[in-house]
Amino acid sequence: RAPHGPARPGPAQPGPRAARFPWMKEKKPSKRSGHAPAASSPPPSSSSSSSEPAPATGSPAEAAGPADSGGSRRLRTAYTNTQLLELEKEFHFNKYLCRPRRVEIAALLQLSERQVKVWFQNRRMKHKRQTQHKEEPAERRGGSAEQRGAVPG
Amino acid sequence: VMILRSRFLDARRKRRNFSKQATEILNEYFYSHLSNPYPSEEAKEELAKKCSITVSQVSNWFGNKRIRYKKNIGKFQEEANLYAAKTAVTAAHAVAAAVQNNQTNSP
DNA sequence: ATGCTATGATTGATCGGCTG
DNA sequence: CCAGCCGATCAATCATAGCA
Repeated sequence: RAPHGPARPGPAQPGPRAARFPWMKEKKPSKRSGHAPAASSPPPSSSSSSSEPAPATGSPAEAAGPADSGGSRRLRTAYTNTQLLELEKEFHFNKYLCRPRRVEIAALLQLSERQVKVWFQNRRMKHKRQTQHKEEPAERRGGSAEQRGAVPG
Repeated sequence: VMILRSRFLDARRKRRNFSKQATEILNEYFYSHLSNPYPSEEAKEELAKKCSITVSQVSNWFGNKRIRYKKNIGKFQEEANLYAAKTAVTAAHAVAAAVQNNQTNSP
C-alpha cells in the first residue's frame, strides 16, 4: 500500500527533506477562457469624480488588463472608498442585485459587472457570518473579555 | 497611519495572539494531517472548542498556516518535525492523497 | 526608540457543486 | 445549457504583537 510515501521529492529541490503534497502546489492559476460578457470599464482606476484620497495601498496598479496572456497574477484590486461606500449603501438597500441595477452600479463605480457581483457575494457571506455567530453570547470580540484560553479541560 | 485609519470600519485592529495551548492544538492537527490539512466543519468546531476560539478563527488559522507553510516549507521544518514526532498518526487515510501526484508538467 | 519578523484578520477573486 | 448563488479557499495585504 502506501500509495503516497511522501510524494517523492523531485529531482532538484533546495529544501531539505520535506514531504510535498498536492495541496502545497500553486492553485487557482487562472481560468480565463474566451469570455468577455460584461466589462464596461474595468481597468482605469481613479477618476470617479471627486478626488480619491487614494487607496491606502497607494498606487492602483491595475495589472491584469484585457491583454492577459496566460496565467497572470491574480491581484487584489484595492477598491476606493467611494466605491466601497457606494457598494455598501446599495447593499443596505438590498442584499441582492438584479441585472439592470448591477450594470448601473458597475458603470457608476467603474467596475466590471463581475466585480460588482463578486463584491455582493462576498458581502453576503460576511453579513451572514457576523449575524450568525453573533447571536448568543455575550461578547464576541469587542469589548472586554478574553477569548484565548485553551486548556479544554 | 491614523490618517488612513478612516477605512470606514477596519476591524483587524487590536488583535491578540492565541494562547500557547491553542496554537499547540492547532499545530498538532495541522502536522498530523499534513497530507490534507483541511479540517471539516465538524473538526473545526471541535478545534474551536478546544482552543476556545471561534470557528472562523480556526478557519483563518488554517488558511494562513497552509499558505505560509507552502510558501516557505523550509522555515517550518523544525516545527514539522517537532509535531510530527508528537503524533505519529500520519494521515494514511488521507483523502486527497489519493489523487495521484502529478509532477513535471509544464506546457 | 528603531527595525524586523510572526501572526491574526480582512478581502478581492477563483474553484467546484448545485439549482432555477 | 447558462447564470447566479453558496461555501470554501486562495493569496495578497493590512495592522498589530513580540522580540532583539
